Amino acid sequence: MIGLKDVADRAGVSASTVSRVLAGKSYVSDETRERVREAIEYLNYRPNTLAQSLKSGSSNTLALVIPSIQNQMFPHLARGAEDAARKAGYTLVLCNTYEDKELELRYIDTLRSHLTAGFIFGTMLSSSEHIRRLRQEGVPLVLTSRLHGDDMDAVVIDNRLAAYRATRHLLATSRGRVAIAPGNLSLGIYADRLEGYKAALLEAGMEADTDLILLNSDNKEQLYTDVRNLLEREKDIDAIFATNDQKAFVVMRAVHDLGLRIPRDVAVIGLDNVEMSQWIEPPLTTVAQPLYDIGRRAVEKVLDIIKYKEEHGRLPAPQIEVLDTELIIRKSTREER
Amino acid sequence: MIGLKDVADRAGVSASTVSRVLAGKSYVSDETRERVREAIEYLNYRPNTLAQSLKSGSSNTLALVIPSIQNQMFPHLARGAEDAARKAGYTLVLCNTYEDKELELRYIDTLRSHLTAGFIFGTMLSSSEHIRRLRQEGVPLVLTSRLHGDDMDAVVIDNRLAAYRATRHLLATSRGRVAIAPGNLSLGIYADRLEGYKAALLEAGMEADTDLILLNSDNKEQLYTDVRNLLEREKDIDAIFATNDQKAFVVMRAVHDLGLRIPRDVAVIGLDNVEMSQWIEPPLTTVAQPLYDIGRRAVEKVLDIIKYKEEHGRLPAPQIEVLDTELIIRKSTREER
DNA sequence: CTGAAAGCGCTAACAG
DNA sequence: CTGTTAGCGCTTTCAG
Repeated sequence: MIGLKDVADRAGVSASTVSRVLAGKSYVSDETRERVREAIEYLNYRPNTLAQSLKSGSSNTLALVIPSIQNQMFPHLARGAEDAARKAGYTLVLCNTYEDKELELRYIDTLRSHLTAGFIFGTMLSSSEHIRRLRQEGVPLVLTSRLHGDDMDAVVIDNRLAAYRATRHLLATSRGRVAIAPGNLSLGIYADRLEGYKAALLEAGMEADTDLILLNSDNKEQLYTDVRNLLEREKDIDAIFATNDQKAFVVMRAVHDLGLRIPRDVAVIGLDNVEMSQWIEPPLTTVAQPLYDIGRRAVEKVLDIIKYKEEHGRLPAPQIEVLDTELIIRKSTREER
Repeated sequence: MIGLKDVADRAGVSASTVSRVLAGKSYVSDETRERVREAIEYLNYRPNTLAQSLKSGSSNTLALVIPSIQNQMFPHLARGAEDAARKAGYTLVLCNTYEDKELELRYIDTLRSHLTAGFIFGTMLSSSEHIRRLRQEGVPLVLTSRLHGDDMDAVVIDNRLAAYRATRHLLATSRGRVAIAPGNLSLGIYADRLEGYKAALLEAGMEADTDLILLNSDNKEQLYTDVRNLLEREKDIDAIFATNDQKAFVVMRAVHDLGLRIPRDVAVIGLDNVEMSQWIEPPLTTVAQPLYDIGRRAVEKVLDIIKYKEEHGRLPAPQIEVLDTELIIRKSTREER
């Protein structure tokens, strides 16, 4: 590896001087600067950011920790985050945790000791103690998919409201009963979505029927058979709310395989508005999350936090930012009456 | 940050001793070891891997550089890579380049100077000069989606053969002509796939008709209108080969919107076998890539290369590993006669 | 304006 | 078995 010293030798100056022209902050005579520039050019020298970080105690790397790139929610979020990071001269790396706490811890450990400047957590894990501790230790971080109390920074949507909107649309366009595939309730956001569903039902003068709540909807195969069983058992169900688009795809497959038509026999609605939703048949009605913006804002937020910390020596008071959602009506639900 | 020195002080030993118990290689008396352990525990000390890397000139981080997590090909590949990395005690980070050479370069630069132990490139960029240079500079790396000469390690599929298989299946189940949406031909793998298509046609005594080759199929909206135009213009087309599953989804949408039935009026086949393929309606016939294995093998390969380099001081001779593909017949194509 | 020197946190001879 | 010392590549006073 070619280092500062090599450049210094070639330019006939000291290492400090090279460092100075690199930093561009202190004064260096134009002539010296030029000679150093040439040497850098000639040797194709690249500063070792590792050493820089070790010295400065900070870096230009941000980490986006997500459950899995398999979850189609994240491409857009990541894109927003990357764009914002790049704009600020930061590099963003992605880490998949598969909602495994051990893995999440391991990534945090590794990245932290690599002096990652900040973290964005897209994971939904219910236990957040380690994250809270991380924050207490002064590490800049922002949450995007979980929320446990208001003592941490976050950029989120109102999951309850989003689910309420989805359910209300279903209620307004159905005659029969409305079922729900809520997903793993131990993940806070799905519990919130179930709440929103119940609230909409209540408002319409109905009560949530436990039989219509498909737990275990995290496993796709399981969800598939559950939907089939449900629909065969309860003939008066004519709408299903899948608490995320990917579950909706599975639900649609099950409905279809039963010989039922979407939306005529059974309407299906999702939540997220992932890219695929518009390409499947029929195109999926869903409640859109502003995924790109969530990613973008989350990064802007950590960057603000980092800056604040540099100036004040401590993290700023936590703030939660709630972005809005929007019902996107496509063809998997009936027309509003 | 709490460091080696703090632990040493608390345990009443020198920093080297602490380092030694951490490394676990040299001899340390049981009693001292115990005291150090306690101090580490008490202070919740974590070694600074940055400093370790700076000192040792290596790290336990691997980078998987991909075009975009939006490309549904990568979740499985990444999973395979992560599993293999974890098993070996390495941490894997992901980087999205969006097939932008500048971005790719930037990631390489950043990660390299963070002493990333090895790279896996899932990007398909046609220009590989910078990658070649990287290899020449002694950086362990493996390619998975592009191939430019046999002077670099790679784990790939035979794209030509895969496309040949897809086309042959279409030919065996169609009466009319077979079109293709090849994607960006400047990306080598798509050029190969087009070749395979032509080879199958030739074998069947036909010649590739330029009119049936949908260039510009990289932009989804463009592809959508191109398919519609093509189908309206050429009434005798009854099968389309999309050179990857995601394009197939768009093709299916276009076919459907034209009021045509799949596969009765137009059969559609993809290539990759991404997870969604089985959930859409109708389930997509496709040629499967062993994505998980590609990821797994690629990591095992860099790890081998890293080991070889440690022992011999230089990279081993490059080797290309070709994994097999398999035709998965589902419902988007007709039954073989 | 520029060089010398110290040190970020850790490892690895080299003594003892 | 354990401490001392030097140094990885860079930045930053402090002199000059």
